[in-house]
Amino acid sequence: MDRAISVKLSPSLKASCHTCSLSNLCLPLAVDENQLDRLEDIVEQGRIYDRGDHLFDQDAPFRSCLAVRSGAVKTSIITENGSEQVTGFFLPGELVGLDSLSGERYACTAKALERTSVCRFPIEKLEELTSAMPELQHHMYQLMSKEIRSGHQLAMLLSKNSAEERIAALLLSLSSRFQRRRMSGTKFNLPMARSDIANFLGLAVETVSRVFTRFQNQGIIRTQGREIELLDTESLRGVMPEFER
Amino acid sequence: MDRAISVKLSPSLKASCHTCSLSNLCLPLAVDENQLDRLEDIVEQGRIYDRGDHLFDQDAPFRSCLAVRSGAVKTSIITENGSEQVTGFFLPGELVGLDSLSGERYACTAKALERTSVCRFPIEKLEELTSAMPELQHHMYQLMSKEIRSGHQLAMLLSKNSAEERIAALLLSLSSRFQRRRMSGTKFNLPMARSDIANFLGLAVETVSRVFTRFQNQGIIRTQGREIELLDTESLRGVMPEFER
DNA sequence: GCTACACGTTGACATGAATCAATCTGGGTA
DNA sequence: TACCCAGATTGATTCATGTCAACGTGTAGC
Repeated sequence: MDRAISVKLSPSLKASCHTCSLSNLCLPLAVDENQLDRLEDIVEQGRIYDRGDHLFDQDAPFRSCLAVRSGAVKTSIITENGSEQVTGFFLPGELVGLDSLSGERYACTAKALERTSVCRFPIEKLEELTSAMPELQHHMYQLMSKEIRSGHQLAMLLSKNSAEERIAALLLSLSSRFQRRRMSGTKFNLPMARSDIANFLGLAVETVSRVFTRFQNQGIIRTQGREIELLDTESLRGVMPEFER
Repeated sequence: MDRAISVKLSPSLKASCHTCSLSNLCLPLAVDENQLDRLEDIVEQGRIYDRGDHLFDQDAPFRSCLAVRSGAVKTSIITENGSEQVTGFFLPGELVGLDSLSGERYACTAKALERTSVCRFPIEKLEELTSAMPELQHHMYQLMSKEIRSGHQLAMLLSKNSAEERIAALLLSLSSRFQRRRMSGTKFNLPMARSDIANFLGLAVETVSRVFTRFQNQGIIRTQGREIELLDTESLRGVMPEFER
């Protein structure tokens, strides 16, 4: 059924944070080596999702936060009138579901953008654990406040910056997040469709497309479909000086 | 029980969450009556700020979260190039500074919009306490995830809604927050300037002004300066069906 | 009571991005 | 291989909102 990934899966259902290559990005980052077992004890590991699969659905009972292990995830909220708002993209090592921590139900829908595997942290157990481990609690606060701030950053982007600036900011954000995982920060595959980018950045698809070709003509980037190469990150940064995550 | 830091505080230095009229909105909400003392023990109470005073400054060492006791606060971030982005308005019972919980320094500047008093929760003590009191930790998670979601809500507003819709949403949000404090939800004073509204909603001041007069001409609201009366909340809701906080 | 200045309103005009419409492209599949 | 269809690109036009400019208005300080 599964191939390479199932090797990590099959031995036992228990996750192995100890050996996970993402442990320096994910929750284990905050946990002492010798306490890592306790985190492993609560993690439910490893379902694989195909592109388009829902990891969880808005308004479904909230059970757990997810850490992306491989692949990519987008979250979005759907309003009554059916319009969608993409609220975030999540890459390996990042935690999905923090916005739902307040209620009984998921505040958004999480969808796999490509073949994706995740670790699940059931919320009651996670809360218990953070109570018992102050460093982990601290880290949760950190992650959440970072999420709040990146929301502010996004709001700023949306309210003050042009289409070009928004897109430059997104590309640079993705770039640095790839780099963090020791992958190329200048050449990578966009995990999301143009329409997702457009939706996330509050633009029309056509505008995204036009900006991409404009950047390409200026020699700042090179794109073919979802492949993208940042040829001149300095110019990109010049377009949009700040964006962090 | 005495706090060395406080200079011009009210007669008793100790806050009295027990008797505070906002206890059902603020942190005490999550705390058992008989455990309330522990929360009171860590609160530093009661400096008064005048309009325009800074409660804390972006990049200053992060010390504490604030609960607004009376008055109103706006938070904003200033970018290198000097442009401001208002990130939130806070009314009595609401907690300011959650976005700074991740770092050494405040992520934004908090400014009193009118004469304002606050309670301060020093962060180390607060973290200790939330470790010891699971319900309080839970409540902190709730507050933070709510903040994340209201950021998403704002992003949606900014990227999908017209000037009229944004303003309607803000007015309704303020209305419901006044109501929560058992004040009129239809007639109140806007604590912030038009320019703050404009900045927050990603609009030009002129646009805000125009929308206000348009609403007024349609008989939906009545304004004079910062006084505002919502004459037809149904129409307002019709303009913008959803916004929560 | 007067002045001054920040704040708010109104109008005329410019423009960036949305919208509408047509066409292209590539990957999946029959 | 040929077809199909979602996704992506490109072009023409429209429109909401920004920008610039002028003018009210209220209030704090003298």
